[in-house]
Amino acid sequence: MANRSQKENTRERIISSAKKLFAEQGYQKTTVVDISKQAGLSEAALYEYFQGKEDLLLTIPDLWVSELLKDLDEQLFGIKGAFGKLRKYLWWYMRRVEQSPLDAKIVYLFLKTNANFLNTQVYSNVRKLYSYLLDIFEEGRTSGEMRGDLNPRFARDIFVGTMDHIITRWLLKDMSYSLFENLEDIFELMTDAFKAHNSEMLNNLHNEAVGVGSENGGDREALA
Amino acid sequence: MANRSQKENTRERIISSAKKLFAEQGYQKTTVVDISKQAGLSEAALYEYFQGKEDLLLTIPDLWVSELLKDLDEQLFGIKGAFGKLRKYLWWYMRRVEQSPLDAKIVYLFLKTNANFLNTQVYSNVRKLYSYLLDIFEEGRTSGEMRGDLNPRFARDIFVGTMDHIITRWLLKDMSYSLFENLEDIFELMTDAFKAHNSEMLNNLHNEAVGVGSENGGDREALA
DNA sequence: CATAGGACCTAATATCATTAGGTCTCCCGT
DNA sequence: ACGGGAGACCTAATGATATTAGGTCCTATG
Repeated sequence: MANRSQKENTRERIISSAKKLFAEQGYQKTTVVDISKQAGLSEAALYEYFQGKEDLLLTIPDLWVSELLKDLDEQLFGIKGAFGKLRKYLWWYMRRVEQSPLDAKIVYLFLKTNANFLNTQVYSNVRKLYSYLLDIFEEGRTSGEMRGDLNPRFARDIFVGTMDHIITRWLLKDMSYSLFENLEDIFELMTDAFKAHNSEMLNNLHNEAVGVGSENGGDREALA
Repeated sequence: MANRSQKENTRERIISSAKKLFAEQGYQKTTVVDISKQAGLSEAALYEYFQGKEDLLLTIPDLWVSELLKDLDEQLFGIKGAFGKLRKYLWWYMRRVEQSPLDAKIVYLFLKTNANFLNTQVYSNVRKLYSYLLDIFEEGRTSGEMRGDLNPRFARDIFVGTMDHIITRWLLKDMSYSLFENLEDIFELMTDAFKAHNSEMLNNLHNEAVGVGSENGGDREALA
């Protein structure tokens, strides 16, 4: 009993030490000695808990992403409309990243470089995390909120790409500002592409209206 | 003379060996012995050319990105319209990536994890590469091709994010398909968000039109 | 033809990751 | 109460690999 929780405790001490050091100095520059010192034990003891440094690198994000995945269902539960869900998804994820910047840093900066990444549990969980988005876009398309010709995969690529880009920059800049700065505006801009109205609706209105919009003085031919 | 070019030659042999091995096995798993063997010399000789393994990691993408930067001006020269330039930018970049997958792999997968990345020449060149986009969006906005309220930075985030996401997936999947698959559709979808017409134009038309579009059966309230 | 410099080599050295082979403590059955 | 055994931890190898020291050899030049 006491043993069990003692052992659990040590394990967690190792994890949080490793997390801190990996995020601070990078995976390569962090030595196993560093980690064990920080956790208050010897190198050898660490090997009782983990197979090695790489195992540690893979375990940390695994825990985090599993937890995210568990939370996601609940977070989206009861939210109405595809755009509502999409917005909640983004805000939720950004907040989780802000709350666990060390985990996020490891996932975004160190994990992808690992040759085994594609075979890890983490990867498969990240895919699940993203596949929720496909459902949301599908829902939006069939409900008519989003364009009828929307391809959920392409929409997901844009959404995830933008999100990851914002997060990666934030991590590289040492988390020196809030992830939510401008998020509203970027969300609005991006989701505009998904909305049902543009050409379809314009076609339904009179075509002659095209070109008279106050902001549209430019040469449209260039688009062709 | 012969010396000079001999030396140049050796340097390039080292670079291309390192590139190949880094991309194949990853940075960590590649040893200096591997690289020098592949290049046909001893480890020690390699240190005549590079300060070490990390220097090599940073040199390789530096060369590539500098070259890209030099090329970009020329590629965009003479292209009319912001959307025209945007499209050319994307197609050009994707092709360069497809042509130099090893360089791309190193930039996208291994570079960001390096603690010094932010202080490297590569980083500053990548920024320059991306800052072209700001100009393009600015041009689009003022010319009226793009929405009047378009924030060039946000548009860039979406554009770069999407592009990088597509490339990263392609690299992780071992470049097993063409980067140009679906590129047209994704480009169309994404740039739709930037186009000048939506709300501005709809507002100019009659507001009562909203909701009667054939594809809009869904509940719009959820958007609020 | 002697020699200086450059390109390269072999053989250290230093820094880790990982493992071998203990010690110490606490708990359990007798 | 006590012997032993299991678990948690330790010190001290071992092995791999980045980096450096200190040459050798070849070539070009006076």
